[in-house]
Parts: sequence; structure tokens; C-alpha cells
Amino acid sequence: MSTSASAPSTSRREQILKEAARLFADRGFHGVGVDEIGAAVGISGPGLYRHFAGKDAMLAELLVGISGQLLTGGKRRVAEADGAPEVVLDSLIEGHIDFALDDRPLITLHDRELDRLRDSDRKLVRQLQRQYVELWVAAVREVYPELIEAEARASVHAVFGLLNSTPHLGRPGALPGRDAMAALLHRLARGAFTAAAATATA
Amino acid sequence: MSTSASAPSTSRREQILKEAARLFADRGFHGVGVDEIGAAVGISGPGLYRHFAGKDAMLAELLVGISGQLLTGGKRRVAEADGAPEVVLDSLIEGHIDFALDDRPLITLHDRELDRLRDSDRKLVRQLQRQYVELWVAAVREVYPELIEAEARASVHAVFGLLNSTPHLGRPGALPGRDAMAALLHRLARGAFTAAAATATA
DNA sequence: GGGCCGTGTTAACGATGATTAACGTGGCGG
DNA sequence: CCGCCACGTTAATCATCGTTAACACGGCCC
Repeated sequence: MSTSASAPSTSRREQILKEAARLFADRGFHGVGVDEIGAAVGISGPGLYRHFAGKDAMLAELLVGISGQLLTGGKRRVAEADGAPEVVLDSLIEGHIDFALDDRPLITLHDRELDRLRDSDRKLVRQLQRQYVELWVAAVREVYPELIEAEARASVHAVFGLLNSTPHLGRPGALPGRDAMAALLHRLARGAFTAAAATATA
Repeated sequence: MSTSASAPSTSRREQILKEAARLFADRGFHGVGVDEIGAAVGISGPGLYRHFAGKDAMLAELLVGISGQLLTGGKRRVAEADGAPEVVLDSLIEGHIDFALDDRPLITLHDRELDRLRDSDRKLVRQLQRQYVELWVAAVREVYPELIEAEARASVHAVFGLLNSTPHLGRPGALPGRDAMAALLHRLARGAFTAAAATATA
């Protein structure tokens, strides 16, 4: 994982990635120039090419990183909560919410800029995303066996949309605080699944 | 207004807007060239400038149109179902689902490319969106009075994310058909609200 | 203490892309 | 018929942007 050691040069790369993520999320991949990204980390323009092969490479690393993190975290949670279906699902939901609330720009990029990738990268990201979805589908179907595959899959996608909606919220204080927001999102997600199963295919 | 009469030349403009919406949704505003848009309607490149002041104007017209349609439809539904809170909410949900399922590109643009607008247009679109949200918040709070304002607002945003998730789905047949999908989304949305209210602020 | 490497800098270069200019053409009202 | 107007076309313009070149400099290993 990225927290491997106190690696020194890693700092700059990660700083760049962080700022690039924010900018990409705000204005879109094509809407951001390399000069802006450079400026955001205190160096100017082409200096970035000492750290990345190009703008595309930054986006690729971001998206692969996000998908990988989500999948890894999801697998870990499934393994840790072994045996208890409800616990597994709640843990997945909790993990996704944490990610959505703490890394807003990344979550935004994740389902917005996938198509700007080179074919090979896009294929990799899609594969990671698919595995993550399958993790959820399996967990959901354990808790709600009455859901057929297609319903479960569609519901999972929809709940992702629900959880990922956080970035689209007006800044100030007309909203619950972080913890209350997390709790609310959790309830919303669980309630959605429950309702999906309620009269499913009936 | 645009729906004034059986105006003939309207056809071209609307055809252009439709193709532009599809392209913008697929590859992002900055990712599409005017030549591509032109090619999509059989004319080439700068011919578009006979119909629109520029690329920005197309996006502006699309976004204003979408927000306006949503708001207008929402207001109409609220008025028609006058008096019965549950009916109002269900009607709003149904209307939004129809829109999300039938005009995928527009729904995508709606919450993705807002920041590419001129200040005045963006302000207008945001105002229309805000009114639409308020419509929902009011309807939700009528059905679930135990929800406080902030919770209701956040829940509405989240449910929008849920309903708008349709575009992000793999093309083929691993998913329910249109009507089944609409029913499923409706259940998911209602279930989410119900769960939000269940132990709200308790 | 000299050279190499990591990290930057600024000045081209080349492509792309939005917009405008200059120019056609077919239909239609007078 | 004539000319105007809606609608297009292609060629030129001008800015922007990603990327590369050429050059600088501080630290660290030997």
C-alpha cells in the first residue's frame, strides 16, 4: 500500500497527484492545463515531466490507484467480517462512505474520466471496478437472497451513485456534519437495498 | 419559446443539440470538437455557427433546457397531485426516473458540465436546480416530517445520485429492462427516504 | 572536489481547435 | 427575372496546450 515507508521522493509525486485529482475533478481532465497543475505544487509547467510521463499518466495512475484501493479495502473488509452477511455489507458500505467523504475528488474522477484513458489502462481500471462491484453484488445477495442477479447488480450501481453524490453538495453548513452525514448515507444505502428486496420480482 | 409552433428550422437546431448532448456526455465538453458535432449532423465544422453563437452557447442551451424541463415537470406534478403527500413524492420520483432513463446524455451533462458555463448562465442553471431541489425537499418533508431540513436536503441529493446512476451501466442485457428498471429505481428511492426518516436525529 | 543525478527553469515546437472571412447556392417573394 | 436570405463550404487566423530541448544548480558518493 502507499503507506509503505517514509519514502522521501514519494512525497512530490503524491503531492502532484493530489492536486491533479482536485483540479481534474473540478474542471475535467481536458479543462486543466499542465501549467495549472504545476502551479498548484509550486513548480511551473513542464517540471512535471520529471515525475510523470505526461498528463495521461497522471490520470491513469489516479484511476488505477482509486480502483485498486477500493477493491483492496473491500476484499479486506469481506475477509475480516467473515461469515456474517449483514456485517459484511455494512462494512462495505462504511468503507465506501469513508472514501466518498474523505476523498471527494477521487470519487468524482472515478466515474467521470474513465474514458480519457489509454485502452490498456482503461481495461485495467474497468476490471478492478468490475471486481469491486462483484464483491458488493455477492454481499448484497447474501443478505437479500430474494434479489436476482440483475436486480442486485443494478441496485449496487444505484447505491454507488447515492454514496458518490457527496461531492455535488454546496459547501457551507446547510448540511449535516461529517459523522452525521456518514450515518445518514449508511441508512439511505441500507434502506435502498431493503426496499429493492422487499417486493423484488414478486 | 422553443415550443412556440411547428417551426420548421427548429428541427436543425434540435438535431444539433441532441447530437451535441450525446457527444458531450460521452467525452466531456472539452473533449469534443465542433467538427465532430458538425459531422454528427451531416454538416461540417463551422457550419454550426449559422445556428449557434459558439460551442459554449450549445452547452448553455442544453443545461438551461434540462434544468427548466425538470423544474417545470416537477411543478406540474406537484400541482396535479395536489394534497396527497405520498402521491406528490411518488410522482416526482417517477418523473425524474423517466427523464433519467429516456434522456441519459442530458442527465449526465446536468451534473457534470455545469462549471463550463459563463457566469450568468451558470447562475441561472443553479437557480433552476435549486428550485427543483426545494420542490423535492418540501415533498419529502411532507411525507417524512421527522426529517430535519438538512437531512431532507442531503437525502434528496443522494437520491438524485441514485436515480442518475443509470447512465453508468454497461450496455447489454445483464440488467433489467426499462420498465423493471424504473420500478426498481422507484423502490430504491422510496426505501432510501424511508430509512432516512426511520431513526432520524433519534 | 569532481562528476553524476534529481529536479527545475525558460524557450521553442507542433498539433489541435474554436472562431472568422470569403465565397457559393438554391428557393422564394416582389 | 432579381435579389435577398437561409444555410453551407473551405481556407485562414489566433490562441492554447502538451511535449521536448537546452540549460542550470545543489547534494552526495567516491
